[in-house]
This record gives sequence, C-alpha cells and structure tokens, in this order.
Amino acid sequence: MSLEHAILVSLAERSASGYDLARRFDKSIGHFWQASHQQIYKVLSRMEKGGIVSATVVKQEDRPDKRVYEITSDGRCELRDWIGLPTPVEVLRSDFAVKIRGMQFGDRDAIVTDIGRHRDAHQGQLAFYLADAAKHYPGDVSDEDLGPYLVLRGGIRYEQGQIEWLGEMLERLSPR
Amino acid sequence: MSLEHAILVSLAERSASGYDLARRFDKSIGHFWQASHQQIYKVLSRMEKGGIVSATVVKQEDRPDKRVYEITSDGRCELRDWIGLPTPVEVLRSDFAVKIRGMQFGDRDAIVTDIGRHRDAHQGQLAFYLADAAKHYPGDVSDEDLGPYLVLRGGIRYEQGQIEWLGEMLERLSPR
DNA sequence: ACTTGCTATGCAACTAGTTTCATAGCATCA
DNA sequence: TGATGCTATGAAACTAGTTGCATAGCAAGT
Repeated sequence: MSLEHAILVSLAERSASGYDLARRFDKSIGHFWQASHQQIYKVLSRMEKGGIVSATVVKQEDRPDKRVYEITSDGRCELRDWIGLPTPVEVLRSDFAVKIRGMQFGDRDAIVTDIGRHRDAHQGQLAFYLADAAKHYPGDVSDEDLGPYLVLRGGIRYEQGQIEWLGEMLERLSPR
Repeated sequence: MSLEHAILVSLAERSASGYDLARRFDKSIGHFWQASHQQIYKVLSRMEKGGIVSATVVKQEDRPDKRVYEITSDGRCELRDWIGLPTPVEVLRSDFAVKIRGMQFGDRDAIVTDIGRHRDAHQGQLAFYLADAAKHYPGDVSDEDLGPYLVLRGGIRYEQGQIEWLGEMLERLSPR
C-alpha cells in the first residue's frame, strides 16, 4: 500500500494528474519508489473511492482533458498518521547481490563486465544527484525543503557506497 | 522469477529441503533476498516441474520425513546462463525514504524517533556482518568463497553508509 | 502522406509475494 | 496435563506490481 503514501506525499507537495504523477515518478520520487502509469491510475482511483484524494476534470485545448487530483483533508490526516507510525526497517532485495553470491557457478568475465556496467550506471546516477544538489540547494536549506534534501543526501551516499563496493570488486577480480 | 535464481545458488552450494532453505533465507542469503516458506515451497515445486531441481524423500525418525532438493545439470546450465546475462541496475524502493521526503507533513519528533530506531537496527546489522566476516574470513579468501565474501563486503558498506546518513539526519534534526 | 512522439487515461491478463490457516508428531518445560 | 516450540509441508485467498494492449488527437519532422 505504500505507493499510496508516495502519491500522498507527492500530491501534498502539489496537485497533479495521473500523467503528471507518472512523470514525477520517473524523476525525483521515482529515485526511491518506482511506479508505472498503469499502477498509478489504478491506485489513484482506489484512493479517490477512499476519500483521501479528490479529482477535478480540467478541460484543455490542443491536448486531451485531464483529471487533476488533490489531497483531501482526510488524506492529510492519513499521511500524518502514517508518518507518525514506525517504519519497518527494510532489508535489501537485490538480484545483483544474488548473482555476485553465485559468481563461482558462472563465467567470471561476464560478471566483471556486469560489475563495470553497474559502476558506470551508479556513477551516472551520482553525477545526476550531485548536479541536482548543486542546483536546488546551493546554500542553506529551508525547513520545507529539508525532507527532499535529506533524501537526496541519502541517495548521494548510497551511490557513493555502491561505487566504492563495485570498485573494490573490480580490483579483486580484474587480471592485472 | 529471481527467487528461483536465489534458490539455485543456494542449492548449488548445498542440497536442502524446503524447510532448510527457509532457514537459510532467514540468514545469509536472506540478507539480500527474503522469502517466506510458503513462497519457497511454491517455487520449489514449479522448479521441479521445470527440471532444474530434483527431489528425494528422506525418511527420518523422531521428526517428519523431508523432501531434499538438489540442483540438476539443467539447473546448473540455467544458473550459468542467468549469471552470464547482464543484471538490470536496481533502483531503490524505500518506504523510509518516502517518509523522510514527506517529513514536513508529519510530526517531527516521531520522525526523529524513527530515524533513531533505524540507526540502531543498522548498527546491529553491521555488528552482525562484521562478526561474520571476522569468523568466516579472518585471512585470505579462497576462490569459491569469493562471491559470498564480496556480498558480505557490500552488506558492510551498505550498513555503514546507512548509519552515516541516519547520523547526519539526526544531527540536523535534533535540538541541541 | 507517413511516421514518430507527446499528452492523457485506462482495461485485461498475468506474476510474484504476503497472509492466514491447516496438519502432525516429537520434545521440553511448568 | 497442558502449553509452548521445533521440524516439516502445503493450500487458499488476497494484494501489489508488471506487461501488453487500446484509444485518440495534436505536433513536428521526412
């Protein structure tokens, strides 16, 4: 049910259509919670029935009409309640780690290539986060930006950690 | 379908019953891929139909008989093939990050408490990993242990990164 | 004229994983 | 004697998320 909370947070920041949300989930929020547009539309209609969001049809010229959702006061309560609850500590679920674990049962060169690919990807993601941080938070961070800022910090640390780990593995595995 | 691969890796290391696997998934492999016993039994029977594992009933005294699974040669091929394929780069999916992102819409004290809880949990996990590393890999690591060892290194780095991030947040959020 | 791509919403079928319940014998502790 | 807990397996119902398909109009490039 946590996509609901991710959507609530996003709508609390700013009202949006399903399509807008899908784009946001391709960007900022999507860095730690992904969702396809199909899933978003499905969950939005359930949330509307539950009364935590409400929709308004906005007519548009030159493009299809859209249903803009906003969070209701019930939705804000629900969000506040959820934030007050302790979050279960997550455990990783990583395909990649399973593969590394089983490396002795496969081809070593293929694994090394794959590790390199992952390192490149994480380096790209880190560069993206750093640019984002430089752009949006060059100086002091205001209170309402604190949440997004801290999550971005977490993303940066995560990517750095991954890059270090991937580098350590490459060093161990590469013929010199 | 990746539980299948996690099970294949585990069975390639050593044959086991569904119950044994469930316990392994509570421990080593479960640190990066969780599975309930129900899911494991379900997937095992599918895998048996697919011919990548085979089962032998082992009669036992004083306790229920068990079905011990072992990986077949088809299973080893499948595993080798999967390892040779590039792994999609994972994106995070974190409830906790969603909550931090939405912190301004909830109670700050509750969030600080929750962050503290997470830091304690990650510190515990780190201690567990470090003890594990000291116990199993005190000196040089043999080739067949390299996979498990590198994953453990990844786990250690991950926990350290999380602890640093959680600490950074506590420093920013705690009244002094 | 044709194709590609963007905005915009959604259904249908499927897969993976969770939760709840069921069974059954043995051991151990109060 | 009753309660708890471990070994051992599994069915049934449900939830969340993925994949593929459909529709439809406008814009812009070739």
